[in-house]
Amino acid sequence: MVNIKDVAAEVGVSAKTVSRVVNGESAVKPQTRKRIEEAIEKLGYVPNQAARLVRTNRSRVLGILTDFVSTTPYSVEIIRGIQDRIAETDHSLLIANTAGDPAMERRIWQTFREHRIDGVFYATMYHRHVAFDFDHPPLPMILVNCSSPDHPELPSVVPDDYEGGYEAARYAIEQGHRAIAYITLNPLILAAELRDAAFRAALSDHHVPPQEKWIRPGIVGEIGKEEVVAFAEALALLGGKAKKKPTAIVCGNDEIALQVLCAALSLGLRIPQDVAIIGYDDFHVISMLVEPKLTTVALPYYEMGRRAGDNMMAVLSGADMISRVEKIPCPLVKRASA
Amino acid sequence: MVNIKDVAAEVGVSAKTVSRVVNGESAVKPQTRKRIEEAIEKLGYVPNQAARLVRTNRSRVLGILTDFVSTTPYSVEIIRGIQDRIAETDHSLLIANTAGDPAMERRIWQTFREHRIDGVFYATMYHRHVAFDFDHPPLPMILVNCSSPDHPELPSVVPDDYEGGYEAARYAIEQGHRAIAYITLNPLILAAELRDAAFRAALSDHHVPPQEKWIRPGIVGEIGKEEVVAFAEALALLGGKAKKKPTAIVCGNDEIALQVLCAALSLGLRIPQDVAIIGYDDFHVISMLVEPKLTTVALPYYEMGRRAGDNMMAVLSGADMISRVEKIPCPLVKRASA
DNA sequence: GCTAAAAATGTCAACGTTGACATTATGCGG
DNA sequence: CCGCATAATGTCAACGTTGACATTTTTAGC
Repeated sequence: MVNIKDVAAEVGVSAKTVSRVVNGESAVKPQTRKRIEEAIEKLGYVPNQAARLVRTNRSRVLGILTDFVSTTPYSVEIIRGIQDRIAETDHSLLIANTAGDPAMERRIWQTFREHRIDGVFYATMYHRHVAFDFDHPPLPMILVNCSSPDHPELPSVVPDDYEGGYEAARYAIEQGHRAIAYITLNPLILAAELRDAAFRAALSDHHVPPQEKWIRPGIVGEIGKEEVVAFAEALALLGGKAKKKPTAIVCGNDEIALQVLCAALSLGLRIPQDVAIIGYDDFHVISMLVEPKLTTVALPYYEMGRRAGDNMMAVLSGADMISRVEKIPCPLVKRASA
Repeated sequence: MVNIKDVAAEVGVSAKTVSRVVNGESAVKPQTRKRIEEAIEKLGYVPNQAARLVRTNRSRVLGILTDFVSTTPYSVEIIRGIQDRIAETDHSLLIANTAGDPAMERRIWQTFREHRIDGVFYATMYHRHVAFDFDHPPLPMILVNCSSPDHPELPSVVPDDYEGGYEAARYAIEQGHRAIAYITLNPLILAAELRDAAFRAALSDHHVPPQEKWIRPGIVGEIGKEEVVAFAEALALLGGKAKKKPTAIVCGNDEIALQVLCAALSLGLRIPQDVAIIGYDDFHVISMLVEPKLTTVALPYYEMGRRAGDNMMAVLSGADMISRVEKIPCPLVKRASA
């Protein structure tokens, strides 16, 4: 493999000068620079990052440590966002998946340290709280889609689930609905808590009496092996014998909305005339594919990834972050289902 | 950061001996080994991969180069498979996304070479043919979910779409259907071609007269910005004025099946009594969530990833692969929709 | 055309590790 | 307890790059 000395020899110049060109330092005569660039091209020289790292102790590699993210449909957008932002810099990315396994997580930290990673993005599938083994993170770290109550000093980027949940309910009310049901996410997740509270607050703020029996669980079971039971709930809500039935159903996420939609359709109900459906996440595979298309609150995963990238760059360049939780807004996307 | 010499000094032994312990070489007295291991633990020594690489020129890092995979719901399973297989070895993984951009692809190859990657998995979102700039790949390479007609020497792992497509049609026939429609994938994709041909072959083999007007496109438009139009097609097929209507619809993939299901349901049809629906991919977000749950052909993405990992290990250990395209079977998953 | 400052380039050691080879300790048969 | 094979450990240079510093070349001002 051709190295920096080969290039230097080809041009008749010292290795250091080639190094300067490769690293874009200024003190090189344009003419020399040109000849070196040509030689690099001609010989197919590719700088050896490892050698550089040995010398400088800065790897220019960032890690992404996720629980299930990169193996989960929608939240991969977080990774896309990080990737796109990092592509603008001279860093590259090492992505690793714990699959929720602590042993795996330790192994990954080890790998990260072996490679002298410059910083780590810690991203989760669901918006939730996380805890860590260490007292102080071994590397600069940005939390994405999660926050750590024990480590308030860690910068984190999260969706504003409360605002989004509020907006969903508000929109239903604005459309004239007064009989609004809510099928919740798995209550174990922070996102569920926030959206839930927001739903109740919105109803209360707009003087719509909440109906406890219309607030039903749509997903149950431990994280990683949850089950979606919204279909049965929706069937009961919309097809039961109760005199008064909801005219709108706000859903904890789009997966729930999909089941609710199946239930409504199979009962012969028209959407949104007979029953309006509002989702959450704007998970395109569902929201853009069902008919009618889903009105839903978009989770700004891509944007969150980008912001996390911004924060990482800030941290690495030594800017002392006013460490804080940054909330990214979740805009309501109006389509046909409500 | 503590290095190998610090450990050596702590134990009162040479750096080389510590190196031997770290690399699991045999010629070390158990007692010495133990003392060194304790010192490593005590000092928190983490070997510097970069320094090792500079010396050995073997990075123990593999790259995954994808078009849209890691940003696409189902095919992430390929990555999971590769990850799980590689986790069993002493390698780590660098994942990069081209997003279909050739400039990005070049940039990534550059990064891979800078890091002296040992090998590359080239994975695509759809099963398709790929072409490369180079005459000879710069690194050991395994194709996943794609094959390259120009480079028959590259080992590749692909799903057996033909067999899966055949199976789907055969199952419909076996269930007694004779009026079977087929809503196709984007014909630009190899998978579409294979499933398509298999559908026709299955009908022909079982003496079911094919109806050209019942073979309709479900997805149109360029790759990366395709549009799913299956809803309208299904509506026409199932709700039109034609006397004879299909009793079963085989779909090019689960996204199409989702739209077909919405169409059937909104026409008041019962599934599978009035119309049976068969998908393809077993994309859980759809197949397990719709009601009735989808009968579909599973795409063995996870398994493909693992097999690709096996192949990579074989190639790296110098086994001269009888270079070939390895087809992984696509089993039919029977659920409620057909 | 001389000088001083600035620009361009060069020299050399060091980063942390491991291969090749050298040396020293240990065990064993007699 | 000697000699020899084998096991255990050590020495040292080299991998490709860049930081600190040194030297040479160019430029600008007069």
